[in-house]
Amino acid sequence: MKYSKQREMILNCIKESHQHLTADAIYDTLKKDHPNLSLGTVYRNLAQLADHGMILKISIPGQPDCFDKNIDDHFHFLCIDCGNVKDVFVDELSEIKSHVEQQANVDIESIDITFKGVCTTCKQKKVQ
Amino acid sequence: MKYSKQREMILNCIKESHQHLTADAIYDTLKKDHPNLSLGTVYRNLAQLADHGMILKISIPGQPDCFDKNIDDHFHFLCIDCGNVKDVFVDELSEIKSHVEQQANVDIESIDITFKGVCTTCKQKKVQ
DNA sequence: CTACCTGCAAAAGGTTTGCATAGCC
DNA sequence: GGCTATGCAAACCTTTTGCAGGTAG
Repeated sequence: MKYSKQREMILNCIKESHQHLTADAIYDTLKKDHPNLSLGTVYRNLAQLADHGMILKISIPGQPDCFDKNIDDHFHFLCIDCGNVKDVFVDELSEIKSHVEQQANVDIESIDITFKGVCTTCKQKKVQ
Repeated sequence: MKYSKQREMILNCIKESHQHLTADAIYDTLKKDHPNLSLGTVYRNLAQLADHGMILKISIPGQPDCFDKNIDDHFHFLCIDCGNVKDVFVDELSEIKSHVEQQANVDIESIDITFKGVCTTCKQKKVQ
């Protein structure tokens, strides 16, 4: 991967954020200081960074893809009320993986899990 | 839900198939005998049928949504070589659910899991 | 009769791509 | 110098929507 200023900017943007950013959010953020940046470039670089394992691409049904600086095995919880996304960890992961591999006779390379429901904050609002 | 011929056709199409069908596949199939059918109608009815729990909407990242007659809790394995999708079952589901609910202090209403890897057939091809 | 449904076509939204130019090594 | 990356805009693909007319109950 040849160096490019744009890719560096994009990677930094993700690393500095405490959220999961969409391509569009990254574009909007960087566009302020770099008006020539193009959305196509953002997409191309995000794909490359994800391919090289430097960031994680997160696909949640019904939402635009977003990107995560945390590349460890983890999954996401989407609140169906407020739309917030929270990281979650699944202890049983290796068991699940080997069970499914045996059951279906396949080799698993990756697992995506999306939980949907009501988050802490929205739970409290409903009680009130 | 008011009866409609189109909705009946669409539901039958899914029930008679042994695959996961996309809106477009259903449209193409039915279009042969019903040239006036419109793709918008297919989408509207699929959404309704899924809302009423009569079919299951399956979202696999990078693929168009497809629909499943099997509405039981089950998940999907996508072969990254041939693109085939296989149903899989996860025994540890209730454990995972309660662990994550405690860990993140949320109420989980649904879980989507997509496994990606290499299927039986493609595994064999690689050995040869 | 009225509410819901349809077909058609246009629009929306996110993402990819072709092309000519610019930049890294 | 050559190969890769960029900006721009157009294209793409899936899905949704507005509208005027049709159909079930």
